[in-house]
Amino acid sequence: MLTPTQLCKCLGDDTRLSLISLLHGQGEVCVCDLVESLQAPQSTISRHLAQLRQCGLVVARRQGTWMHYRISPDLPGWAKKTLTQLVPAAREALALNESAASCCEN
Amino acid sequence: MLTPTQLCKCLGDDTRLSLISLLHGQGEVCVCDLVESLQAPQSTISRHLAQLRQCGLVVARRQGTWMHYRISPDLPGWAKKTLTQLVPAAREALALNESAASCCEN
DNA sequence: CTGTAATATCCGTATTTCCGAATATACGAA
DNA sequence: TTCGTATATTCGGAAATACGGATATTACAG
Repeated sequence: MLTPTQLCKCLGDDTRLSLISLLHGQGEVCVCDLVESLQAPQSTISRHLAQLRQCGLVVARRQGTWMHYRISPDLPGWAKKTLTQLVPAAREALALNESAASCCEN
Repeated sequence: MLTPTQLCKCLGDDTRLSLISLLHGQGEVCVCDLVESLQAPQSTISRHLAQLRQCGLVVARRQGTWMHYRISPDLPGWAKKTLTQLVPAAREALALNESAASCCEN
């Protein structure tokens, strides 16, 4: 089960906080979009996504060869509220442009 | 200036999250109380407090040989709100008993 | 100045974390 | 089956972090 310390540890890294910020309030996003948005090696993104999934922060859905990630709908209330407070500030600090066109429209 | 990533990194450790949780909503607390509450070596507590101070999360006031710490009153709004959401859950997860008697009443 | 209490810092070590290239896997198309 | 695309995992090494005993600092009392 997700603890506050675990949540903070997950968010205490620029790459992971960026991923969460990109996913927050966006429904599903596929990995290729995340890789493009963050301009980071694919293995780095995938590794961080696995870590977020491990903690239960995000869930994945496979569709053919694509994987679609989204914030877990089962987060405890305190975690959802924490994200709500944190994400807007993170978007600004990390200069995340609002999600552009998706690579896999569908 | 405090970034969201920095805040999360600070809170992503049991000792530091406990310290912040003990301080939150409590006004000032002196180091000896924190050491006693957390049952950890003094050097460990002091080191983590220094780190929290470094990030601007807490401020210290010297009174004789005692140091009194409190949550910084100058935190940005998003940080204050984040703590408000996080601390109650942290208190429970870390089993922090409500502050007992202080070693330095005054 | 000397001693003592409270706190901070130093130091060596152990553990964790992060990285990206390389490789492996899963899937669909031909 | 074979190929190509999307994603995941492995691997070795570098960097950051955490630890606690020992020592240093600060302040006050005598």
